[in-house]
Amino acid sequence: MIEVTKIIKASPLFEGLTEGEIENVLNCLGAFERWYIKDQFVFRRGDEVSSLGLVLQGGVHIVEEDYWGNRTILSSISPGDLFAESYACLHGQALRVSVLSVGKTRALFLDVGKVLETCSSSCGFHTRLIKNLMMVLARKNLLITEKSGFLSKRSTKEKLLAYLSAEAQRQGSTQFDIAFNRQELADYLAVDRSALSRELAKLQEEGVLEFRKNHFALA
Amino acid sequence: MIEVTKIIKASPLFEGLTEGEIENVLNCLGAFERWYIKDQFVFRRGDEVSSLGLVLQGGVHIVEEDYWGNRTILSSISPGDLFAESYACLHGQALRVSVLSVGKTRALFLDVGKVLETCSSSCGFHTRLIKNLMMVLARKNLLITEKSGFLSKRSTKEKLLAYLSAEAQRQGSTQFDIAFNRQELADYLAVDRSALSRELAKLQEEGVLEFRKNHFALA
DNA sequence: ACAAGTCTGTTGCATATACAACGAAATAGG
DNA sequence: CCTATTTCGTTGTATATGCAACAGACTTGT
Repeated sequence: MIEVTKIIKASPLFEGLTEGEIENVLNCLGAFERWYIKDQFVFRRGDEVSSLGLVLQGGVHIVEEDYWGNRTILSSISPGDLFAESYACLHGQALRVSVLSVGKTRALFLDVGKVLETCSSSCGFHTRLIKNLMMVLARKNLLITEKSGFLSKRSTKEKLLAYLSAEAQRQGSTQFDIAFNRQELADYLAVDRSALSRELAKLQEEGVLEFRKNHFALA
Repeated sequence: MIEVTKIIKASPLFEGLTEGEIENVLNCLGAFERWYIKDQFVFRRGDEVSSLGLVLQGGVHIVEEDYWGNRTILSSISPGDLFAESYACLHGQALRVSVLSVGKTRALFLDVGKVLETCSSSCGFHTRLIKNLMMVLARKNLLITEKSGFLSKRSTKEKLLAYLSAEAQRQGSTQFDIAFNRQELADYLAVDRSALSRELAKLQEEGVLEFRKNHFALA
């Protein structure tokens, strides 16, 4: 129980709100919890949702199913993370993905319409909640846009350099550590791990950069 | 003049608002216009912005500059489109891109902080404005996420099928038209145009799909 | 300290892809 | 109707990339 409260408090959605205010919001806006067993659908493609989800325990996968039935896991949502928030903001927009529980999962749901429209009681923390939601969407937007920029590069080399360049700029130094291991980086950039390693070796040989494990230095 | 009003009214940000309400909002929230000559910086990388932009006339390019100084045009913003809205929602987040006017350009700026915080006067259309902004962010989010899913496929063939599958699902039929011509589709999927044509021909030969110009049919 | 497991770099190879070049078909403009 | 221009498909070629397999470095657990 206590750890769940921690998770909720730590969520960017409730940043800046006291525990009491959060409880207030949850009651006032009719938030509700649900439990799911392993491999149960939380949402199905085609559903129209009005609530965003917050994973409290367990986890869910966002899965895509194409015309021929091939399933792909788009992302993995852990406790504290939100899901379906974009769809919840778009009234009447049918889900183009499904949400599937990974193990035994507990999730909290919050009606976005109520978040936006209950302005009459307009408590300060309600405004804060709206701002937080907006920031969550904006942040996610920047992250995906950035990634999309990397993926749009034609070659592994270019993808890699774009990523490293952005990381250097983000960390404000030509020397920096990255959060990914090789396989994760390869997955993130949608390339083969060995091809990635090969490019790294080449770039080092060319003197464009130096690296040792997760530490990089751009020349 | 009149056409500018049209553009503002047609913007998703002001959807559902009457012309009078829009004028009200613009005054109340201290919106302001700016003119730019060709190739002038509207925003520079590193800037911290609090206003989103709406192009009224002309156009701007969102450009990225990497560590080595290579410039890439990330997107082209036409009259009626918003720019910098994600950054404006994230207080204190420095721009990682620059915004450059293409020709003589007129833009409208709206302080997002004021949009979110001026809840005291809480007019109905103010709530509507917030909801619209949220929907703009959410919609953009879904679009980029979808594109990112296509780009993450390893081969041209997979990218193409993922795109076509999504298009079929969106249009609710195995037969559909697409909005891109070949070069545009190739750019969107970040592949070579001729390689794209080659894959299309192969897929047609394999009987997976049929196409004629922009009309496609999945088998 | 040892063993088991994981992560990383390397290499060979078959294949996919970018690139360039060209002609046919479609489209636009006069 | 003719011409100029754009769009599209096709092909040859050099190169990049995915894939598989392996060895050494590093980590983890006991």
